[in-house]
Amino acid sequence: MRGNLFAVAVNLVVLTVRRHRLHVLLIERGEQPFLGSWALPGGFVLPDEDLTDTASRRLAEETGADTGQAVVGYLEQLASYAAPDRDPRGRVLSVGYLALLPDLPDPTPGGDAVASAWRPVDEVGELAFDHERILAEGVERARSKLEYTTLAASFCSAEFTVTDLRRVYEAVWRTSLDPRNFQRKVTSTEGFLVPTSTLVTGGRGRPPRLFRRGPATALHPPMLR
Amino acid sequence: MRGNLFAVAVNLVVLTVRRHRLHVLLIERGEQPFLGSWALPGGFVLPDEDLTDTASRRLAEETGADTGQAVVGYLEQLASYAAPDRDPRGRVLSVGYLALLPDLPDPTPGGDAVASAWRPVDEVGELAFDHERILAEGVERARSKLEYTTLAASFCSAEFTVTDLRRVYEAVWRTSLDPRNFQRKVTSTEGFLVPTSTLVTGGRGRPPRLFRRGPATALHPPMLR
DNA sequence: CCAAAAGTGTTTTACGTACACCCATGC
DNA sequence: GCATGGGTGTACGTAAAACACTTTTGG
Repeated sequence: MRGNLFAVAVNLVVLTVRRHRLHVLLIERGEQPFLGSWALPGGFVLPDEDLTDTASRRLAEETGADTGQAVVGYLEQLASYAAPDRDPRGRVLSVGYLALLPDLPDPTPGGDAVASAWRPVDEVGELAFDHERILAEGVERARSKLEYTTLAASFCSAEFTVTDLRRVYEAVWRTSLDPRNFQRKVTSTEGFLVPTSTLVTGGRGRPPRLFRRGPATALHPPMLR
Repeated sequence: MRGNLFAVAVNLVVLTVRRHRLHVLLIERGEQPFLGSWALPGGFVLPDEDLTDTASRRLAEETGADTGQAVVGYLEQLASYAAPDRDPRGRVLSVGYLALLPDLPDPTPGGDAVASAWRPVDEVGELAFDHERILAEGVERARSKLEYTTLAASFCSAEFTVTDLRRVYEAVWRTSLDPRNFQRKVTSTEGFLVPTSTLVTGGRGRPPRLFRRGPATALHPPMLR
């Protein structure tokens, strides 16, 4: 078998919406190379793991979230990066993964990290390796997938209001959407939202209804930014 | 550095439209494993290559096409596959690539292949490794990208008629489109098609005009199947 | 002339946009 | 009552779908 050998790692673009802004989970590296730099969480693929196994394991280690048969949350592969000089230790291929999660408590670092934190995606500075590029592609993928899938609900907890969902779109797209047209659009899309009988009291104004995710995954016609 | 080591290969889903049908380039393997089976063309990533380098090199070896600064044709990464048992020789990660080319002459096999051929995608039987899955994802990616990009033109030679372009859509989507609405749609999308002054004579009926690709890459609003 | 294929115009219908309006709660 | 946010109704414009029609060639 020809060809030289690579170490294979997975790196995660873990996104959530906190306080109406899109945030990404970053870790502070506790090892060389890039000791002390911020980076995407990730890790090497173990001998009997498939790529998705590594990604879910590392995601669970960093956040406690279990996306195995996820009721909330979402995990998908992005792309692979293998420039010859991307890691000073030698040839490392990294497979990017995109994870969408509801707003969780502050993380407790796992793996080789000394610290980890949710950071607004538009305030992320320099990252280790080629992680800025992976992050950019992850954010772009999330933005476009909101248009034609029901993935925005992956950013919400199991029950949520239409306004919660609209805030997700507004945070990810950095736009504002007409609340009235948005309401009609999402409630009239078959299988997107399943109404519950619960109303949320305690806030100002008319109490909103809680919804759960429906079975639909695609959005025809798409939501427009 | 922890983690075990992988061989890294690239496999290509090379698509073209021949005789109004979508075809894929397959090779007949001349080595173990899967000796004699049909497979996607591909090869291992060499020591100083990035993934795209390997993909373009192997594509050129199999077809003669140069997608480096492609006037015609297109090349993009699909996804990576690394199930522990996907290759009996050991751990091999394969990065799938999608290539779209205009109709070319029959290929001359390169690499480890003993034969290669264009096969209609809906007549492809069993393939080596997990290549059926890679092919399916490549075809699906091509189908959806035709909706919201101008990539259909990558299946055409440098100059082509509106009908040539419509035949591409019809072959990839296996639908029929209204020629009149299609005409208006593509000619009115800014930057999709640049008219030339040449008319194609010799056929039956009114001679069609030749067009070149314009600078547009996205299609707003999208083409609908 | 007729057939065939390219290309234009017109009508209908669906849906996005904008915005007026009503509903149900806290204070 | 009044402010606030949830939710509904309605008019308008843009564009897709369907299809009649004109244009330009070959036989």
